[in-house]
Amino acid sequence: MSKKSLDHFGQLQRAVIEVIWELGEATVRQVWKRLCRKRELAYTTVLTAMQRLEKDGWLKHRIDGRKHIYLPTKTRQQAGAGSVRKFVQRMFDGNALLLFRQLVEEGELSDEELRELQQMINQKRKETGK
Amino acid sequence: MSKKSLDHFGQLQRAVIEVIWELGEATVRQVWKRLCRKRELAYTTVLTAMQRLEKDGWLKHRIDGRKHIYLPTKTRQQAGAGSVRKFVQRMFDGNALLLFRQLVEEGELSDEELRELQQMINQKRKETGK
DNA sequence: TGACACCTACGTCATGTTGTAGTACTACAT
DNA sequence: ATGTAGTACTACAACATGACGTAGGTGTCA
Repeated sequence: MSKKSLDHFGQLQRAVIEVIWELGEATVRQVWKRLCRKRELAYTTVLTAMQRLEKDGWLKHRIDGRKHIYLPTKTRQQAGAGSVRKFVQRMFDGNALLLFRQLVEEGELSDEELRELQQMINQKRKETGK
Repeated sequence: MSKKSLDHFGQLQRAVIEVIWELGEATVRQVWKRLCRKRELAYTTVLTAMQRLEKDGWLKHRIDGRKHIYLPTKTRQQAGAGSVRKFVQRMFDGNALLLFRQLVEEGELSDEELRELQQMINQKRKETGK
């Protein structure tokens, strides 16, 4: 199915799917109007983007009267998770720990964040540990 | 500067830079021979790939006689770090903590790994904390 | 009944990236 | 002088993406 992960999309397609996640479901016109707030854009441009997203398995649509109503096939969570997984695969050979090491050691995190992270882990270990 | 991050390269270019990291520095022929172990490939194909990598700022070369000896401009570490940073930017709006949450919560890590991670963090906090 | 608005389908064009490689030219060693 | 090794330049196909135009269908309202 979808080979590409989220972070490989172009600007437009990315923007489109973000809008759809935001709205839950949407017609082309809705998405188009939303995107037009930022910049002018032909209706058909958005249509094309959405049709391509559908072809790639990111959207599906149901028909309601004349309207095509598009829905995401994955939640943002799922898409995010998938992207992370693929990223870890590509960059760290699937070993997530290496990614953590990168982040922790490369000083990307403040002390505050480290503390939060630790809490997060404790939480998780408590959940799964028993 | 290099806009693209490591995980956006195609197979060939990726393979090329991996070889160069492995060898430290290399001529086109060296890389070519290395890659030919896996599959047949024209010399010029590899040459082109390397020239493009240079154009994009990933490699530079010095000249030794007739030979062009290519070196990476970044260590693998640096490139990795850059990619992670860009990934976090694109996917989590720059907030690395969200990426952690994704990984921790999405159950990508075993108990064992969680423990290791915790140790890693403690280490880091000790270092920077005082 | 028209004009109009709205809807999708299809085709097109330009641009950029990647993989792939041929051809041409240069230089060295035997 | 011939083969080997080198690079430079060019080309091309495939694909992704952004961006639209046009065509054709349908429903609404004056």
